[in-house]
Amino acid sequence: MASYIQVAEDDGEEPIELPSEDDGTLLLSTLAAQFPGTCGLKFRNPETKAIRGVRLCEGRLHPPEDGWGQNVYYCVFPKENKRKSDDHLENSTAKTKRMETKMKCSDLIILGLPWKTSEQQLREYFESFGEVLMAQVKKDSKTGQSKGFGFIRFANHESQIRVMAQRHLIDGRWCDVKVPNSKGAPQQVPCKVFVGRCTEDISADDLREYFSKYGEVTDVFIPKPFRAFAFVTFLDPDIAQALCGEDHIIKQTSVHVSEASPKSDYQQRGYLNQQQTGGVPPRGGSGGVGPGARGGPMDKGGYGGGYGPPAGNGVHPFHGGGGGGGPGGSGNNMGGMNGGSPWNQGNAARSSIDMPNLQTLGITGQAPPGGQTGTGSLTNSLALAGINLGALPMNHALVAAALNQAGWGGLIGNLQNTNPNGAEGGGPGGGGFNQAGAFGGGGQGNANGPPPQGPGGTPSVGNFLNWMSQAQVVAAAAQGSAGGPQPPSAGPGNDQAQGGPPNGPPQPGGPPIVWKSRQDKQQNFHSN
DNA sequence: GTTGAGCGTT
Repeated sequence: MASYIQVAEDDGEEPIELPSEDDGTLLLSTLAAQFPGTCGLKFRNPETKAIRGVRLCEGRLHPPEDGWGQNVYYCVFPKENKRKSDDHLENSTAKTKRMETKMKCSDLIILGLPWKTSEQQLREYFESFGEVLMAQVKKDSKTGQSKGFGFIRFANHESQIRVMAQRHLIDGRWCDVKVPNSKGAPQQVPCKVFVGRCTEDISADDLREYFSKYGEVTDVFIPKPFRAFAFVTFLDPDIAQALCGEDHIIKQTSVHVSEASPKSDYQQRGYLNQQQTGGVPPRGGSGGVGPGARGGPMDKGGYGGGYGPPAGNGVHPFHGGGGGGGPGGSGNNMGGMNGGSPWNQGNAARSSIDMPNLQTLGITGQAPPGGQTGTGSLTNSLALAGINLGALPMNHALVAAALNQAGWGGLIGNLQNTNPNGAEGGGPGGGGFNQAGAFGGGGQGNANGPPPQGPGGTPSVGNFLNWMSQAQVVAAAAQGSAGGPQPPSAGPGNDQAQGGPPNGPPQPGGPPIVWKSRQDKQQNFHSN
């Protein structure tokens, strides 16, 4: 029951009707087949008269809440460094960084080609993503038989990034596209940024619209209830990185963009010495927090079900084993799977990785001004507990992560004699902070029990930790929709974060299939 | 004529 969506290249152009998939989404490849170079869709919202962007996630364009309707959608094309001139607060080093964004194309290897696919077919397939400079299918010199892989080179970097960010159904087989000899991790740099100092009137759409001018935004997440921050995920990690450290004005509010991962922290600690090039990014072991590890709703967490090689064994400092958590965690120990999965761009179960610097939340290690009493600030609460954040030689986010993961929440809760229930958990399952590297292991504290409320209505530390944890949990839950190439099958835990219908097998029709192996997968897609 | 992890005759 594919419906058709009206898409025009631009205002005034005649629309073309494009078929949607069974799940209601429109494949970017379908769109790009008619409008080469397109990177997204937008439409005019009849109610607000504003232009709205269409959600793009893993190569699928998702309909607006009330369906595609009769709207005419317009193509969005990559902006070639076209910048609007409203960035007064731009920081020049960041700008320089962005200018340095590497735009070089390299040859890409395509693995898993059907034996029958010709160079011409290969070229035609990839031309929908942009100009193809070279397409080769490697063949046996004697028989002329394809070896099942080939190479391709694009003229522009946007195309290359987009192509590497997803898998490709070519002639009935799912193929991987990678940089040759790159061990297969398509992305080495986080695509997600933390946006602090948000106000409540800044919507996800606002963020998406605003940041789309820098590059394709694949996901926006605003924790609910309101937490004064958001996460924005870009298709291009370079864009994300380049924006970090900048202030931006959105709806007359100055927001601050910073890294969603404390990568720089462990870099500075010299943990990255042996980082391989092109390898699996040294992400923390996605330990305690998040639906995967908590056994939470898998339909929110992306790849909680685990796909790809397990990496977290607790030995490698960057693959800190998934802790699974203590009493609060009840994890299924899938953290390591997520952490090491090649599909983990969305980072279904990242925990402290996403911790913002507390400063961006307006929480500093210094005493609050004005001599207010009973404000319930973190600082006050910690001071009550005899802990001074500012005195610790650490990044505040790390402190919070440590508190959270090492079970200090319980400790502080006890020190404060506040409700211990809300702070329990975490401890026994943790240990990753020290042992497995900066962010491995660790359980989700505060998972059980009512939110601890300090005496006299003063929010307690436990409450704060709970607050932070919840933010992380919901954040982690939402990250499943971000980026990340999608395995072709829709096993358990593979659904989209926005709560849409489960992705069936990528080809229409057929019952869900439990894949036993890659071979089985591919055989199921053989068209003949 | 078969195959399905890998890495490019020139």
